[in-house]
Amino acid sequence: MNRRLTPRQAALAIGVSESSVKRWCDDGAIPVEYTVGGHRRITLDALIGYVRQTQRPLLRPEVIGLPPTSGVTQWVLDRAVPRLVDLLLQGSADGCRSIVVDLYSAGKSVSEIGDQVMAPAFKQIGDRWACGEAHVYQERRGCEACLRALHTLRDLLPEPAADAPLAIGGSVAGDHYQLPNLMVEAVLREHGWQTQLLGTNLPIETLIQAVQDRRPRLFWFSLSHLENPLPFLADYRKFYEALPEETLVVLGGRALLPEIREQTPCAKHCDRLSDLSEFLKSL
Amino acid sequence: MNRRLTPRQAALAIGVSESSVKRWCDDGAIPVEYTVGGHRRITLDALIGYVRQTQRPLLRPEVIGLPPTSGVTQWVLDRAVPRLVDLLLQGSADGCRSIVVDLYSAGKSVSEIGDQVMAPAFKQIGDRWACGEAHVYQERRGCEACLRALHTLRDLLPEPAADAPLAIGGSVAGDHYQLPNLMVEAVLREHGWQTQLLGTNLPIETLIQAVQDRRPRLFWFSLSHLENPLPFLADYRKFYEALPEETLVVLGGRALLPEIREQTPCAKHCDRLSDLSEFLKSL
DNA sequence: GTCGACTCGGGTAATTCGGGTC
DNA sequence: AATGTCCGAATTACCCGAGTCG
Repeated sequence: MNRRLTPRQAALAIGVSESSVKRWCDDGAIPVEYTVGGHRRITLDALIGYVRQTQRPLLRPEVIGLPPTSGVTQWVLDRAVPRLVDLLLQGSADGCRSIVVDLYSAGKSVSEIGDQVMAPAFKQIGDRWACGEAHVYQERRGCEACLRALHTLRDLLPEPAADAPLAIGGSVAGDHYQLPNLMVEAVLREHGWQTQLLGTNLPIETLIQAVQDRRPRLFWFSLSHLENPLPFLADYRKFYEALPEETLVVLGGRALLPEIREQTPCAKHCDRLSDLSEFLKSL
Repeated sequence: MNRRLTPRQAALAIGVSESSVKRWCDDGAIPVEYTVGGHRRITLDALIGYVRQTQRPLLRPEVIGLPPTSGVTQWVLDRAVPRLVDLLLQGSADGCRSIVVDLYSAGKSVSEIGDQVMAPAFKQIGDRWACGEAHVYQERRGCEACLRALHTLRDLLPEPAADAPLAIGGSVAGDHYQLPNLMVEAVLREHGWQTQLLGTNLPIETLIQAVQDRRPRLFWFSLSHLENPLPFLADYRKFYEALPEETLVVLGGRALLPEIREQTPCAKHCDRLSDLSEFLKSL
């Protein structure tokens, strides 16, 4: 995808003159490509990267096909949470997406957005549900809104290099949670990896098949809900034995309890996205 | 094997206008041959060489894998299904998205894309799986790719008017299929409706709650998989009785068998997206 | 030979270029 | 030092009736 913007579009979006954008391109501050005739073309992710680096506000995101700003200019992660909770309970998918795009273009990392904004928001919604203050459908509708936001976020991340290592992963049988998988995928892409999301509720046999077919550098398991730990542990052992040498495995998710952790040898157990992020940096 | 591309095909592949490609051919920037009638034909080698020389990224590499005999639009329409099957089996989420975007910008409606391209593609993948020619993970990974394509497609649809009628819906308990839900949502938005996707695997009580809270003009049930018809029918009766007067209900999906259909009074039973589309037009 | 889809070429409107100046 | 504005020249995108392709 990765749309190509003219200097004028880029300038409009960040609220500066066209000349400034051209100068920044010429100075190398914004990565730029050229047409045969010598016209500059800026990829969306290059512009977002510049905005993040320079802490410049995206004044008019709509001119480059992004949702309008959420109205708050100074974002603090903590303050985003109650606002997100509100929007999710109201079912405002657009509002949710705006917050995510705002946070990312303001320089927050994907793992920060996941760990410090989305996860706490769903925790709060869960608490409200426990007190009878929120309905199930509100939580689910909120998940759908966040899924959409994460799809948009993914498009803002730089394209992985053609020779970047490949990561694949998903959730095992009985686990239908998509949100954590999309978050993991986004974190990996943020670190420059190529990714393929296999999906949720996958039988272990097909995961073994996938890992042997693709021989990825990394495989992730997102564990949000485990009906029965025992069959999973047996499955995991089978998987682990069938693993190609070059493949590292990471495990994470709410369902990764201490007793599971002890019996699942792997390269890294992650409690939060930031653990994954640190692990990726350490490679 | 050295295919000859039309200017239009080349333009699509590298993401510029057809005029530019023709100009560059005329300027000698791209080596070109001519048909007896004077039409330009660009060899694959020439295009690749040009791409290398100018450092220009190939926006849609999959476009140049096509036969020389027809134009892109025609080709996209005719050959979309086998091409999509290939891309999905390979796990090319970007390729899948390109096809969907091409189809939509070639004038195909959302329901046509769903009914005539995506559904047959998954049918074929299912058939291949039945013969042992495809793995489960390939089908699931393909679903994820299509989900992403549908999110992008949704962004291409015009924003609904502020006073547009509201539609909400989702899947009932035991049904985890997201793809049909996203398709239904896209069809509704194509017809100018506001939508809220509630999600999958939803208990009937929360659907009743949702429909009473929001009082939408329309409520959709996407039925892809029903573990037990009987509890569903009982649930549906409860739902139907609790319905606000102004709310129409539509039902659709693979699991909508004749015996289910008979016992589910509603405004419309849909076998395909086009049925939903027609129904929306008739309102 | 018919026909629909595509391409031709040329013209025009809109953008972008680079450089100089404020 | 950095930004915004202005300029003529060049580039690109879009449009159209006529002709070609499959």
